[in-house]
Amino acid sequence: MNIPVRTYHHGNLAEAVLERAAEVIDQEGIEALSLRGIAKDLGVSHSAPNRHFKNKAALLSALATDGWQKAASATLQAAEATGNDNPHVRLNAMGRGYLRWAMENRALFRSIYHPDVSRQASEALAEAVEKFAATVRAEIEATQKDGRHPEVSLSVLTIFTNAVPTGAAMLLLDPLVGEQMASDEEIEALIGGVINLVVPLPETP
Amino acid sequence: MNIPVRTYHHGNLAEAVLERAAEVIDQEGIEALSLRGIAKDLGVSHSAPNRHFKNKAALLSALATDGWQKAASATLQAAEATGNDNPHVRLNAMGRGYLRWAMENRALFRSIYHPDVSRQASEALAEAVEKFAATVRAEIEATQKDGRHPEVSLSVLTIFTNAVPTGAAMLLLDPLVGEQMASDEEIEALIGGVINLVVPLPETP
DNA sequence: GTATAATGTAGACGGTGTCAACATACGCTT
DNA sequence: AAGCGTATGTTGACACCGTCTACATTATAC
Repeated sequence: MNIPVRTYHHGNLAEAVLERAAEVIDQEGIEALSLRGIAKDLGVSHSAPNRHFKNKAALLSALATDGWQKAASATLQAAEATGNDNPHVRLNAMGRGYLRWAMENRALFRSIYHPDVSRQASEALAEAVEKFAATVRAEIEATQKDGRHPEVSLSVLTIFTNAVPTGAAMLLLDPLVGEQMASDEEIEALIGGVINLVVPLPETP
Repeated sequence: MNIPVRTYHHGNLAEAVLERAAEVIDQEGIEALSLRGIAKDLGVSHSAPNRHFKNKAALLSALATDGWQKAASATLQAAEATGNDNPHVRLNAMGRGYLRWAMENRALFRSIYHPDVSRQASEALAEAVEKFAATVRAEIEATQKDGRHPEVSLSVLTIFTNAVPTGAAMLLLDPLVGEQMASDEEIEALIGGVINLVVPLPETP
């Protein structure tokens, strides 16, 4: 058995830092995030994290990149899971999947929309955002071709469609603004109801 | 003439701090906000702001309270400006008004949804949020009674309706996610198009 | 006018981000 | 297998920050 209790090299510090950062954000908020604190929690010296993240903004940026990738993956997977190729059905599932993901990964959701992250805008981050956006955009276009709101421009439809899950996640995650959290079933019903208003499901005969 | 170049007492430090804080957030982001920095900018000693804001969180909270009040005012005013008492017309105007306000007051919009603000939740803040929420809620209820989406629960309709301007503001203000900013007219058209999808205007015969 | 509160100042403390200099371990070439 | 360059981690230092305490100045109430 290999028990690496203490070695000079941590072995996987970069990932450990990201993971711990997400925990801290979830539990104590993004303001409480500190490189030194993470280092202490992981039992490494105070500036060890700097070897992997040039500065704090880079850490946030990496977290956001990770978040966008996982959001894209969760969203796409939700579409595939329908086993359906009707764009309305797929986009509806994507909305639910994204919103569900946001609620289950608060720290990552927060970091992808943290105002100081966009300022940093690394190459990898921009790529992750674009990949997510392209996936959703394609499906939105397909629904419009399938008869959804043909009277508006695609950019209006895109903003509208993206705004709903994003805004709903903001509201639901904000303890001040959001309704008091109910049971999982009620939340799921709420999500379903809201998404159905943006992307109505076709009649199933 | 009264030229108060330098007096021991600033005279209106609390407001000056709030104002400068909003500027800093707009220009350098919320992470760059520092009480000492503001003090320096205003030419007072480093801990003068602490007389008016117990700590940094309290400053953020005050900023958010201010933001909610102004948002409520802008939203309500947009409804009144229609000179109409049809709830659809009023709610539609409120959505536009709120969204326009958010885009013209980025710092305040950021602060009202800053994740660490909700954590602080002062009395005044909670009251400001509730006042805003009540105003919007009343109008949403009225639209539902007027025939808007009678098939869904009020809470679903409320989340949906609030999510759109909130999410749209997030997307439009995020340089990474949002479309490239166009002319004012195009933005106004975008806003109008999006809001019309949430709160359709009644046919005007 | 004077007591008292409100407001501003000066100094100190621990915490934080970040840099530079140094230490250790890994991996590749030979 | 040896050695060396490099990735990774450590230590120390510096400036900045939030916040507390003690003190100074001004405004306000009586």
